[in-house]
Amino acid sequence: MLHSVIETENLSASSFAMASGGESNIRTLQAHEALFYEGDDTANLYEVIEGVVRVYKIFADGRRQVISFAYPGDLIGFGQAETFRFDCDALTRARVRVIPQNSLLRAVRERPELGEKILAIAANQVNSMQDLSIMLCRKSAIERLASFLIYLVRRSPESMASSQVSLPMTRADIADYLGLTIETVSRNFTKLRTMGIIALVGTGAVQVRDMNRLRQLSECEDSIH
Amino acid sequence: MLHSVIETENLSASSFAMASGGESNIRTLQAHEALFYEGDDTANLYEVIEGVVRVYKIFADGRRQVISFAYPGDLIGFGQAETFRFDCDALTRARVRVIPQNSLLRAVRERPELGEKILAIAANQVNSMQDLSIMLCRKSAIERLASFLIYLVRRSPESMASSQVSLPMTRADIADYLGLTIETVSRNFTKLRTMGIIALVGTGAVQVRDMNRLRQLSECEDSIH
DNA sequence: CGTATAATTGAGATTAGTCAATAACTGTGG
DNA sequence: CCACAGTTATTGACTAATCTCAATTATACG
Repeated sequence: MLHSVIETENLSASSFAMASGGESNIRTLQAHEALFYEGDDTANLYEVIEGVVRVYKIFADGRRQVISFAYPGDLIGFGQAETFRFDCDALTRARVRVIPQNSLLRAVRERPELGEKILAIAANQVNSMQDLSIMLCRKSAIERLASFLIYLVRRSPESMASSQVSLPMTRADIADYLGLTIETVSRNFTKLRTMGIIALVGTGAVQVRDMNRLRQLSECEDSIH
Repeated sequence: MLHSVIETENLSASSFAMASGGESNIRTLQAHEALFYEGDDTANLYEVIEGVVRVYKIFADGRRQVISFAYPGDLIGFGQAETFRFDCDALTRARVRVIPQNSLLRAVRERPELGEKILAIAANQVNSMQDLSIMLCRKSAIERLASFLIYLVRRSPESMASSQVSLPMTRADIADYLGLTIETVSRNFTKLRTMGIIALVGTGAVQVRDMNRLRQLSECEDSIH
């Protein structure tokens, strides 16, 4: 849920890389280094191996929308047309697998059963986006922030045990992802802290002290059909 | 833009139906008749042939999210897992083509070049969803309503000429689609009317009197990269 | 025609945004 | 290792937008 890159998790996106005959290679990015810009040819797509990568779009009026934070296992650039529709750079030092588009197409051609995998990946991506828009549509600021934190915990392996999550992105990044302002993000971090649900560890990390209440806040539960 | 079903337009979704050996058949729905419910098996997907179909989801707390209004050419249920994640019913009398999932999978298997088409459809869908969430994130009530009306004009063939669009959905449907309340929708219809941009024709139709200004309102222009 | 439903309008409450000031971090050079 | 400068985050006071609740009007349908 809650983001627009593909969480490959059980889908094993890199099987495409495998299928394509090992043509893909690895690229290392320094923090803040760009991976691609809007308008660049979609010759490659990328799978994050390590680190956190930011995908965003800047509009003519200066508004910015952060589309996703891509964690290891996430695929970036899937389903783009001729050129990318957004910018992409690294938040931390990162390593990404570069997967040539044409090798992917060839892979599908040669191994039709991959078509189903593509269907599954597409499905996954579409579901993520639906969840994201439902969140943006229906949730209050604090509910959005709670959802975001839960998503981060789920994506950060190191945090599963310690209940501490690092925030490699700035408040502005979070705000532009959740459709809020930095002030509102900050105020609601404070509110969560005051409620005893989280503790702020410096400015770049959060410790979850009451996962249940955090989950309650985030939940926009499914219907009871 | 602006919605989450697939606009097949140039993608010719029904080529899947063709590819599957003409196994798909047509179903007719009366207004308000359900097509499927959340939790139903995703044995089939559907292509709208005629009429308007509503896709929505109801949450435990009573909040409702209208996910899309599907017009002729739109595909419903693409990219769902085992069971549907939402409800679906007809707003008007409608005809839909029933496309068995397994025939689609078989089609992909037999004609790998359809894999690319699926990629294109998925890309299209993902792009639509991204635009939708940007809209929900960044646009004001009147901008959302303007975008919605432009979308309706574009989708309703009969309206292209007359500049009059019918609204087969209620204000509540529009509100739950745009992430607003019915009062806000109503107030902003009035505002658009007062500004001379539209005229309300009864309660179920709108005449666009100044397309340029409507477009200006809706625009959340792309960046200048 | 009359009743039920849907839409509009109004007044007040709530939420998030804006602008401004302060505080906390980060990284650099002394 | 510390001080400083630049950036980022927090907090406060105020404003603007949307929501809520309530009343009224319009529409649809038996």
